[in-house]
Amino acid sequence: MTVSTLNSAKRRYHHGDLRAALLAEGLRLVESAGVEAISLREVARGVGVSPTSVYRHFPDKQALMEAIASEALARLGEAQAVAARESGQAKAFNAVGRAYVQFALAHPGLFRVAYTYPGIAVRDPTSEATASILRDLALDLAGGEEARARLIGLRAWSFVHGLAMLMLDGRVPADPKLIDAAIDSAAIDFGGPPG
Amino acid sequence: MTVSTLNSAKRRYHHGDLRAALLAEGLRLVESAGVEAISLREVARGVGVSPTSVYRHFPDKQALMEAIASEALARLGEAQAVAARESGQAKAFNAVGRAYVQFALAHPGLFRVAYTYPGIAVRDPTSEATASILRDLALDLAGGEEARARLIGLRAWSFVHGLAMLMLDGRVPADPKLIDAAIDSAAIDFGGPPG
DNA sequence: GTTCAATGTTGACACTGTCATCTTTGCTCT
DNA sequence: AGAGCAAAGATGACAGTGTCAACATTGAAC
Repeated sequence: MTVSTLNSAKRRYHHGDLRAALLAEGLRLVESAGVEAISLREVARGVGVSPTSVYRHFPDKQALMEAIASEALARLGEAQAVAARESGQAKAFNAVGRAYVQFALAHPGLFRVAYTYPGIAVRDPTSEATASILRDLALDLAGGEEARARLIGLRAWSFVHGLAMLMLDGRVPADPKLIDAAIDSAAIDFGGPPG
Repeated sequence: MTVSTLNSAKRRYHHGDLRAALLAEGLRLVESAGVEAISLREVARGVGVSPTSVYRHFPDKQALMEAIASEALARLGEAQAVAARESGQAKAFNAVGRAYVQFALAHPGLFRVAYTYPGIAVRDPTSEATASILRDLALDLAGGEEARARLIGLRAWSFVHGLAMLMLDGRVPADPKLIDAAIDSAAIDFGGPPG
């Protein structure tokens, strides 16, 4: 632990925590320039390291992207958890859905890398936040009936996911009022009929 | 119009209808190998033509992909139109939604190039088939009230689009029964309350 | 203090999208 | 029929990419 270890991370042959640095730079690039504009070499460049050094921490580019996607999903989950916490129990379902769409529009790069990057299917437990949050809330609406809760959760997730996608892809105007209108008008449906 | 023009399209310097051939090969590749595995050079290779000849018919790769996406959307629209025609008037709404998801699962490449290829936002009128079909059907359910019909259409489109995406991306099992269950249980909601 | 495995670097390869330049072709006008 | 021309295709090159094998440097364990 020399002095240089403490006051400056520059010019060391060994980076210290290159994996974390690559991930941070990757997230930064994805957020600022978008998923399609990202290259393994540019991520390395941003950290000030040779392109192939990435391979000491990720087997290939896909793995790096999956790590980025995993973090993106964690952040989305966090945003939803906050929304659920801040809203009343009764309106939590809507709030979580709204948070989902709003996150997608506020962080298109993150949302895209998490959901539409080719060949990415994250299995990280924490990444299932959306599914589990919605399912838990749905359990309330379904009166504890597991099967119905799953279906309600799926319908809600599909709905907000589709809405987010269509807006991101310019198929539907990304109007905040439209989000509210769509979600609020659908809300009455989420519970569904007692049958 | 020599003999070779009629019996064989090979070995001619001028292809005749290269644009159409490139499009066909592109669609074939997208369908068989997926969107991410496609390159301008391979499309040209498949047609037996030099890579740069593509630029005589499309300004760049993006334009070629957009043309492919446009055709993919047309086919999706056709599948939905068929579904609408074949089902009773009352069940048309569900049938169209089901056709949408089924098309996505049956032709993942086509669906993906149409909806999640980076930077593609098709403006072709015929490509709005989904939106217009759903809107027209919704007009019935909404009793002719334009604004409400738009909202119902948007909700339905978002729902099936999200469901298709989540299944394509492996977030939700691509189970046909699950599709039916989700769509059928949601159907009663599509109409919404009279208010 | 040596040894060694972990971590970074260099140089190369095949591949990509795209450009400037050149060649071939079919059509039009006389 | 022949000349001229513009459309359509080919060549060669360039920078950029992901990835590999081989090499260099380091911190830490013994």
